[in-house]
Amino acid sequence: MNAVLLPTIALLQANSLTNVVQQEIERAILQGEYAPGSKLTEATLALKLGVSRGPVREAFRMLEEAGLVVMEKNRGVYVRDIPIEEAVEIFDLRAVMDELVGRQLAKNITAAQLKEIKAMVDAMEKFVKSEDAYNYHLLNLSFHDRLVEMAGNRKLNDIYRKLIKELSLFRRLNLADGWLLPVSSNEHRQIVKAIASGDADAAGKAMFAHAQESKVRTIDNDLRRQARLKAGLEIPTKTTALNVAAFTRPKRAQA
Amino acid sequence: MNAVLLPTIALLQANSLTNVVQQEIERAILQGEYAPGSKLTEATLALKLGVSRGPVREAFRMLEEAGLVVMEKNRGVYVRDIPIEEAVEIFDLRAVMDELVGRQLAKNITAAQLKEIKAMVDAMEKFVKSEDAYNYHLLNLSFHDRLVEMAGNRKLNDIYRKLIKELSLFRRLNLADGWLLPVSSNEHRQIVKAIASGDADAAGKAMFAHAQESKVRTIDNDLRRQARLKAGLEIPTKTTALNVAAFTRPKRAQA
DNA sequence: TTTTTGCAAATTGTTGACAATTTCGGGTTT
DNA sequence: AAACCCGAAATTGTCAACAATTTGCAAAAA
Repeated sequence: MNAVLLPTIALLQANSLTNVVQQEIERAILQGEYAPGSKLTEATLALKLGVSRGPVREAFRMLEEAGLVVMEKNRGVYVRDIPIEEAVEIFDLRAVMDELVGRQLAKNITAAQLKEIKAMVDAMEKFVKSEDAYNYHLLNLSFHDRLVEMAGNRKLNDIYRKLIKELSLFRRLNLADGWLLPVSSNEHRQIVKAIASGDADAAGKAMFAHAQESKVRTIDNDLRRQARLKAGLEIPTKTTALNVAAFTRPKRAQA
Repeated sequence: MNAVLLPTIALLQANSLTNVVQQEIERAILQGEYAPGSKLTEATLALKLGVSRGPVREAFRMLEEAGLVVMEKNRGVYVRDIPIEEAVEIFDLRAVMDELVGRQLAKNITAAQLKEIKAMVDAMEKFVKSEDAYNYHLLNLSFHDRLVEMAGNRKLNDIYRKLIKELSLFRRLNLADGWLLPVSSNEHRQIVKAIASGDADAAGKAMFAHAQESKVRTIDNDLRRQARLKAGLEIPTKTTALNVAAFTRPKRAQA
């Protein structure tokens, strides 16, 4: 028997073409290969993935329901662009979900799990010291994902992940706020400490506060960014290449 | 111009066949026309709705992502059956979302909105007195839906509604616990009072507690129901019609 | 110049056909 | 009887073709 073929067969038996296509498009969107606002053309994608348009359309429907794209009838499918208002809403939602996570973990976490998240915090601290904002960001995502997973509420986990995915479409999310990493890292220490102490209220509050801090930082970043953008746009009197692109863009976007 | 045709045209322009089909199937599922666990056959539905299988399949994908059906490759689509464990998870999630709703409303509710929800509580109280559990249930759903809507967080609203829809697939949800209606109604009064007072903490806690109470009541009902079921099944020695049905049922169900 | 009009091309919406898989029944064997 | 096998029927997965709509662009009109 072929040692490579067997898992391949199992994979094809479990995954329909639609599922494979859905995962591939989702991956591409989340990795930024298709920017928010950009158009996804059925035929092009079908050709690229070597399938017909049917599975692509079904995948689009799933992605639409997941909030990653918008389908405009007879006009096409666009990668969703999350406005700052929606990002804020997601942060508020996440805050109460994180609070629940903290409470649950304070009550139920095992020694092994505690050790695991402590190690993650340690590793993040190292990234702070080496000023490696990118890897800090990645590990930070894993850290929170793992916490939610450990809380043991699958529905919570599912929704949390969906929210994170949508949030990643909020472009203005600034990873380069390097000077705030120590603050964030400190909050992580407090979270772990509260969880370890078994104090549900404290752990919940620490998680909630941390999420709120992220929100505030994001809003700050966005305000600064918008100010910068506005200042930059007031200088040129003639239409610049960038502005032309803005006008040539499809008229109706974002539902 | 035709006064009837215009809205019809607008309707057809906005709704693709897939959307219409999706809404219709969802309606049928939520109203219990297709029970949890029952199979939805593409061709049958397509014929019934007068469309081809394509739109039906796309609608299935949306419903799958929404958690109302499960698609098993090469086997078909089944209305999802929510187990008690998942129902509990949803209740826990709902509790923290409701807490957020309470806090937001205590801070931001308008006089008109307050008047509106007071009227709803009054109306529910009347249903308690007339022991009309069914209409109480319906109004109770509207009441909570309205509260979430008033909180002004669209994302929260969307997810909340999805959770409610999934919860309605938890069959064992017993509406006939008539003797507990006064308790529930009382909690509503307290919620409104806390919101009116502008005390965010109190309103949040009242909402949270109310959700937790619903959870406990649901678990109690389920335990009683399962006990009754077990007691009933131990009497017959021969295979009953009900049991035969259970064995004839498709082997793999529920993901 | 600016706006409008009217095709042609591109893209999406829907359908029916064919391939692949599962289900169901009768008949056979144990 | 119970378990097993095997072919027909039903059902799902995928595709390609056709219809409907939008978009792009050049020519005509204001």
